[in-house]
Amino acid sequence: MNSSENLFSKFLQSKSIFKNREALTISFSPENIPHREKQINDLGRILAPALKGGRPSNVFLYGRTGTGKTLISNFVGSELEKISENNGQTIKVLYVNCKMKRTADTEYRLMAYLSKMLGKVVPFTGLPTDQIYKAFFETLDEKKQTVILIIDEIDALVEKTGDEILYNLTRINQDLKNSKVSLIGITNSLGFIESLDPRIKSSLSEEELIFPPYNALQLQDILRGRASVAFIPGMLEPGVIEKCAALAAQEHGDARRALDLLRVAGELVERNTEQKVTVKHVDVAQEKIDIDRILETVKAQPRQSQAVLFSIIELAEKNKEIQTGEVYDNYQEICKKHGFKILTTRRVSDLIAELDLFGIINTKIISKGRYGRTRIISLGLSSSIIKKLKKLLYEIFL
DNA sequence: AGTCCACAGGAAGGGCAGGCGA
DNA sequence: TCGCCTGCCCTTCCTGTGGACT
Repeated sequence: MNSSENLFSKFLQSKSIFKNREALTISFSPENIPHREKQINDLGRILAPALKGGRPSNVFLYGRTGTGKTLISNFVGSELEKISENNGQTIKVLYVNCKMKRTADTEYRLMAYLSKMLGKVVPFTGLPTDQIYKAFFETLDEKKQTVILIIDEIDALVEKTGDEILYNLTRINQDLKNSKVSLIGITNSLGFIESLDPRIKSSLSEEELIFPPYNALQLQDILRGRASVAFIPGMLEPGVIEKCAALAAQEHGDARRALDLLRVAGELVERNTEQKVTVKHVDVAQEKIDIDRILETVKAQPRQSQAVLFSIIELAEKNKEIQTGEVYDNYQEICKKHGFKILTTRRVSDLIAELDLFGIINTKIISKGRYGRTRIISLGLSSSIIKKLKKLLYEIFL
């Protein structure tokens, strides 16, 4: 037996514990969606007028991450499309997530993306904004149809580009002769709708649906349903599903988190060529998910942001509470050492705020009276994550 | 009561890259 | 190739501020 066979033989001999790993990812569409019957029925009732050629009301969906908003709007949307085919109506459902980087995170990109989904190719950049609107409107109005536009993470879009785009979209029907458009806005920010211009608010939220967090028992049901598709029977030890559900329930009842935990736990078992998923694997999975998320975020940062974080980590080794000024001084040293351009304090201040937003650092603005106002910065991560983070940054900067 | 520190963070705009159409 | 448009990163300039110190 040669070495490469040796390398993989253990893996090949071991049987996979998964039947269909996909069932534990968010892109999977399960056959039934437990504990969301009310939301499905409500949304169906709201969108039903489209089947008789009417324009459904605009709807707003609220709820925290992993409460099924996206899943259900896509589910109801595709059911509607299916039925409309038999019914002689043309209904088109367009889904767009505004957090998709470089796809729909600006006004221009959103319109370009939507046009593309309707079959009209427009350049990614270069056209004036009013032309891209025109292109979208014209494509939309080419034939008689009802278009349901699902805008996911709508708060991210407004935060970045302002609410003018929503104003334009809510008035879109005034300019259309043939087609009708209704909007489904999805957000996990409960205060979002209140922050909108009243005119937009009233037309955007003609109807509202609330998605409460799942409790631990409901999460168990969801996990059992998915696990029966995902795993070969008998691969989960008792208590595994309960543990995943309990951990996810602590994090505001996030079904996505619960599924991730179960999937990663399964992957750990498979990688170690062990037999069964145990409660212990869930604990390891929990930590692994956190570490991976942080490391991926840091890796994806531009060099300047990494330099700022490196500065913070170096200082955090010496003292617990760090101020913006200290971070900047140390950052300058790092830049000199590596030949980077030194950014202004203003810019670095924004980079620090960004790192805070990502959850990599914790900041708090305090006043030290005579000695000024500043951010107090600390690393709010577990020691094992900090260790890996240090390793990653030392590889880059030493 | 007033001062003043060390920043926070808003507004405006410069410069560049990517990508058009002419 | 040129002029034009947009997004992005960044600078410049500026106003705002909580509370220790005088």
